[in-house]
Amino acid sequence: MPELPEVETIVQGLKPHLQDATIKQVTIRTPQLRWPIPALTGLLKHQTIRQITRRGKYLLFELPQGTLLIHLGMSGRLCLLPHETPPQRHDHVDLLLTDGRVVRYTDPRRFGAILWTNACPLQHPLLKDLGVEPLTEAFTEAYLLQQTAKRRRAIKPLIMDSKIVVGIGNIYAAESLFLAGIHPAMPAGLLTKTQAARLVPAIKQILERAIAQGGTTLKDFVNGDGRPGYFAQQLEVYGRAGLPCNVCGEPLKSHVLGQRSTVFCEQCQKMHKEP
DNA sequence: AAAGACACCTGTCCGC
DNA sequence: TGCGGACAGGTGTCTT
Repeated sequence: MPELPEVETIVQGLKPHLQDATIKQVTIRTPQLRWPIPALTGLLKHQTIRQITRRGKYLLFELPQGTLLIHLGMSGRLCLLPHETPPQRHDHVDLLLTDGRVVRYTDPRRFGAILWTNACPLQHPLLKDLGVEPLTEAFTEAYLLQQTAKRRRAIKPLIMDSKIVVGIGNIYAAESLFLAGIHPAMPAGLLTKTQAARLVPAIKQILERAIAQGGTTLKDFVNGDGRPGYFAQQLEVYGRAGLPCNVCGEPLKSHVLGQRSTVFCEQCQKMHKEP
């Protein structure tokens, strides 16, 4: 479910409601996500949530004694419920707050993770080697060109590589490359300065627009307030294989690239020539 | 060093 | 209606 815009939407949705909330009890119904969930009850009980932030697709709940790291994997959700609601299948973890509200983690596929660190969270093994944040000044044309230089890998898997730039998943990689007019299978090392100068702003624009729309609801993504995201209505290529390109009318093609299905327009997205 | 394959797990959809 | 197979928003780890 979540790429950077969805995670950011959740952070923005939860933060105003959870800042300074105190955890009363923790319920772990399923201890095994991607990794075993640590024994959180003793760590979290009576602690107050200081801040909720994001690094890549990781959510960080900063508490006085350490940081709760949450990743939503492919199918994870985090919902704030007004009061105790009977848990359903796949509702794995509840943080019960002192005022009766519940932060509930749901994840059918269990590819997500809930971890704890009492050291600097950014030094955690899962976070320390993450690449730049795409919506900061660190993500520039020069940085992208430096990362693509001499790489034979296709440009799409490269921009989805969290060691290079975080937060771009299969939807937004496809959408960004379409907006920039770049073929997803183009070897990264062939990316020209002109193309990089289009791709970096395209990625920023796509992610910002998606955040403004509250993310993309495909299956049942909802933010912390239970509202869906509306960016799905603006997808140009993702999920549209075989349908006509909204720009030129050509049927959109689909290839598998890096084991991920990749939709693009042969007419509008080129390897070498400018579109 | 870099690139690719694989693994993890459940739900849904499509064709027969 | 049932069943098998393909596919799904991610990413750490293992193999080439």
